Amino acid sequence: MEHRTTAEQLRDAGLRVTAPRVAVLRFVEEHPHSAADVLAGAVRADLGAVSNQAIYDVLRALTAAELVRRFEPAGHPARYEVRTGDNHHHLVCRRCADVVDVDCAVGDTPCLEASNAMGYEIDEAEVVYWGLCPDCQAARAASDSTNTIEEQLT
Amino acid sequence: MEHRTTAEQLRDAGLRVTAPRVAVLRFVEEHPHSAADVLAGAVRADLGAVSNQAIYDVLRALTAAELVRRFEPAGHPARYEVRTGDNHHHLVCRRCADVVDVDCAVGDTPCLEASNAMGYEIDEAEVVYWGLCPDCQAARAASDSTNTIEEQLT
DNA sequence: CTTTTTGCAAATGATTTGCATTAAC
DNA sequence: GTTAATGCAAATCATTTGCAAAAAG
Repeated sequence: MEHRTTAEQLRDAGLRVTAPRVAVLRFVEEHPHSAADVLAGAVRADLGAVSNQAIYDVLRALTAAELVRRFEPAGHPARYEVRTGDNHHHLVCRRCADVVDVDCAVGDTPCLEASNAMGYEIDEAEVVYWGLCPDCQAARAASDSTNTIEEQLT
Repeated sequence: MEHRTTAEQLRDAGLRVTAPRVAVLRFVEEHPHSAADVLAGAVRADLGAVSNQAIYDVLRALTAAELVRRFEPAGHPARYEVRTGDNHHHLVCRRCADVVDVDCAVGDTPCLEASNAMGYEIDEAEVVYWGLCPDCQAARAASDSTNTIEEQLT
């Protein structure tokens, strides 16, 4: 029983099986790091009219049931991915906000323990690497070399 | 020349010295992890009427000048702290959103290198530990033990 | 048929924008 | 005297809320 159907996953989590929920969960599985508006578009393409509020509702239910994980890169709308056991981290492009997964830099016990917990009871460590994706590096290089003085005055 | 005055810091960063800027920068130095509304209140207590927009403007200028660092815990308003060279990380309370600094778990080169950069050019690693602060652990324990059935029905 | 989900509309809340006024250099 | 900073009002944008209608168990 490796592969459960989407409907089974929902039922096992104690959630009712509805078309929007199935569609959202499937799409998140296939397209990790999707934002709510992208999901809304994709679900509508599949099912016809579905309200934004339904999407937000579904995402909240799936997140609460720990079927998906919500990830909110500062300054950008929230992204969603299926919850995996591993604690992978995220690489976010400053220019295009594209997100990719990375494994943690250090050995087996990644950044899960804060050196000094200050009396806090820690349940999650979240690591975000900020940078430029390959495409945006190329775009920057291109604009650097083609920029004329007038263009730079903007 | 260890301690520059606040006005000098601003001037050295190429910023004009204005009362709101001085007041914001001073307050952030003394109260790290302050949010914009708290800063607005504090600055008004010092200077009288200052608009929210002025506060946001000041914070944007200070952030752009790298005098302060903006930090946005998912689901909460942005916090500000003076930019220090060290790469310390943050511990955020899930209940009260209180933030404290922590040093990184691992040795000298903390989580600064992603194991697999995926072609990204990384300029910053941000680590957030989520948990419960001591006060909120106590509050939870208290409510656990005092809750009657009726209270739990809410 | 009972409870949960969805739709719809309106609200929220942090932050940004445009333009006139004021203050710093 | 320029240029940059502030005040003010209105806009934005992702997300949430409250209540009626529809669908899942």
